[in-house]
Amino acid sequence: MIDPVLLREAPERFRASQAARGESVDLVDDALAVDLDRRAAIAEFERLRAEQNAFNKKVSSASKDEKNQLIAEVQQLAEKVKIAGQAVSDAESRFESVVGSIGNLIIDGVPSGGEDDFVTLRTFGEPKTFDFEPRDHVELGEMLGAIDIQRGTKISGSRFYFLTGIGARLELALMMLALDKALAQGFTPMITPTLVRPEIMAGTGFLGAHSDEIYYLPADELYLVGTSEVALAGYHSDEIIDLTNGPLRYAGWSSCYRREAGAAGKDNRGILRVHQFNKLEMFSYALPEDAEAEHEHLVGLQEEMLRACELSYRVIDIAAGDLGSSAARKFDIEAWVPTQQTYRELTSTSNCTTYQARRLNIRHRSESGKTAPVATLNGTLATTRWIVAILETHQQEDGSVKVPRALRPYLGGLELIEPVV
RNA sequence: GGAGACGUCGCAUAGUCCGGCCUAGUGCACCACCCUGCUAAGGUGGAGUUCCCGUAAGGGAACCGAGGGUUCAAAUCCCUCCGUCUCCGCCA
Repeated sequence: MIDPVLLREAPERFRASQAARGESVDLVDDALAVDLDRRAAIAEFERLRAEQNAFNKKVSSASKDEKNQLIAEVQQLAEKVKIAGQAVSDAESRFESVVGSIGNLIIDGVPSGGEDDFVTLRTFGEPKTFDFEPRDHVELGEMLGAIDIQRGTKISGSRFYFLTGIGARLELALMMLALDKALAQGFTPMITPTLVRPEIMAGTGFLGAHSDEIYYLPADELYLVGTSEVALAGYHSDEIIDLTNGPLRYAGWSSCYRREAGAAGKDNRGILRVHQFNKLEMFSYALPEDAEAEHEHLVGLQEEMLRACELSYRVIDIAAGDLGSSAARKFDIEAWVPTQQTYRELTSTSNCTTYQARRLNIRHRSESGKTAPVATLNGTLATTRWIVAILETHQQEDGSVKVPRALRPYLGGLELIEPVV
């Protein structure tokens, strides 16, 4: 939810933001109109209600004879109050639906446009080249006994897989490396629920345009999370938190579930795009004025992780039209995937400013003693998908894969993953 | 799965049977001031959240788990839902 007061004071900023996102600019004027309606309805209701309250005071202290007389008089007023109250809730739900559909105000500098209009901020390393024909991660995964896609689809259907043997260990090693990195930075480790209530899912902003991406269990009215961001954002919902000692930082580990509804036919091969995977996610609650610095901090930690895995990558500033409704700015880090001859997203970090917190009612107490919404930020620190880039990048001609140094301690010192057949 | 109890302004509680003196009382904690020679005790006052009007001072409305209903009037009566706890059964 955007800040309705700011909307009133500076609607042109929202028009510009909507335009950059390629979304409706007229929505801003609709929002201003429903806001006006809403406030008029509230004023009218409160005026009538105050009148009624005053009258009721008289009724309670009146004598019996007067009472009947007074009650007869006030009945009409009560009817008006009821109608006015209904008008208020109607106006409020219109307000919420219009204002709620306006995306977060983008941060200055975010490129306009859609998916292809990102700006590359920096690159690290050179795209890996080989003096032999490199194998893709599916082939390597089979040779190494690390990934079993056939049996994954046998038991669960397409986009499911087993990580087996060294593949399973590699994922755990990645998660542990990421967790240790987060721990060193003062993040609190969390293992989070993966099923959440509708209001939490809605509060994080995932039930908007992309709700068909999410698994839903109607029998229990619960949603399967696509990221532990959902649980971590909900963690402090309806709370007033203390940020005087700096941001609250959490590192959440969970399985993530995605329907990939709009991606039929895309990335069908391998484990690049799957229905279930594991992820270590960073989540920060920060003061709004600290949010941009925190965002840089998160992206910095992500870069450290990619470097630790000895991957080549680029950091991109996602264009406004490709941001989710909650994000005010988003940086993705894409690693070079040799057999695809392109960069593929391994991490994503979003600054949601106060948009998510306003929906989830997460506040802090400012110096003046007033409450105010906090800023929330999230970012990937490791996922199953990283295995794709690691296997492909560090493969050798015989199909063996060199283990990045930073991962070795988590694999009992293993330096080379060798084919099992 | 069965039975029962409960959900009140930070915490703890009163109020709910019998609707209006509840703009929700009290204790603790908190803040300011006063008193007192000392890390004690006492006194006075203040203090919640959200929203609306107003440049402001200020005024007004709503909030007793959530949402509906009855009524001139709901913390209080009725309905639905959510949550917590206890006991029993079953199963990891």
